[in-house]
Amino acid sequence: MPEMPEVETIRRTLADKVVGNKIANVEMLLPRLIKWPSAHEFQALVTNRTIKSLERRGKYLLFYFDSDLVMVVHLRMTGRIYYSSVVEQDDRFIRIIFSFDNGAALFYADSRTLGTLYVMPTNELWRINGLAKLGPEPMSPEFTLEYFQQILAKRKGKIKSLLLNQQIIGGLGNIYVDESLFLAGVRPERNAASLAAEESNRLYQAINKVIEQGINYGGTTFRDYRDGEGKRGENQYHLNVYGRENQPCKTCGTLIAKTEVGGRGTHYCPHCQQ
DNA sequence: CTTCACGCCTGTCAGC
DNA sequence: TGCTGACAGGCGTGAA
Repeated sequence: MPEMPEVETIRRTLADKVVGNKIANVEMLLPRLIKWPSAHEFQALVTNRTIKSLERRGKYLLFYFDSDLVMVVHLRMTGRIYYSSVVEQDDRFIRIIFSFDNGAALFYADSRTLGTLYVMPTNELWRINGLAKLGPEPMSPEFTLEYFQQILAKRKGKIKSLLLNQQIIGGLGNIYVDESLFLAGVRPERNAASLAAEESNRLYQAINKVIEQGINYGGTTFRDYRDGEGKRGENQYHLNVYGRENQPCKTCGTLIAKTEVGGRGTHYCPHCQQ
């Protein structure tokens, strides 16, 4: 579900609400979402912890607690996490409830139940493979044009699949990849190494641009995504190709096409993208 | 090491 | 109205 702009929006809207709060009780309605340690140990470790800060890496949310503990949450496809001062929620997908000692609560909800949660000492984050091997994020100092072009030159696979690889770039997902390729004028099924320098340069700029725009609009809400206060994003009103199958391209009027690339639904303009 | 197909889960929606 | 199949913001695994 959420990509980097959505997770960053959740972080920003949630941080002020939860930092400083103490978790008095954890209600585990679906214990199998806990991937480390056991659900029982998770509950014991999290109970009575105070949230010191809320950080993000790629699509991971990191709740730093006292006692040098950190809780990591990955929302996968349909996970949501939100704060409310109202304990009773009209939400049949709530799976875990973190109740604070001030009467408010943090709700983890997830219809497809693919999300994952962990808690561990801060020096054991290496246990989460996907987090430990995460590549540089868009808009970060580590994500340079030189890095991007060197990676592309070495790769045989399709450019879309490369962009979705979190070990290469941390944070892109299906929506923002399709949007980036549109802005760059590059077909998703092109081989990464086939991109000319001008094309990879445009793609690099496009990635940073779509991610920044996604954050500025508070994320993209197609179905499940909500921010840390349960509100929808606005970026769905500003997309060029994703979800616009058979609608005219905003640049040239050609109908947007939908195909499958690397097992993912893929949207592009047959005229603007070559 | 890279690349790719598939499984994980469940809800929703289009088509019959 | 009711059923069936396709599809969905992601990623880990195992095979080639």
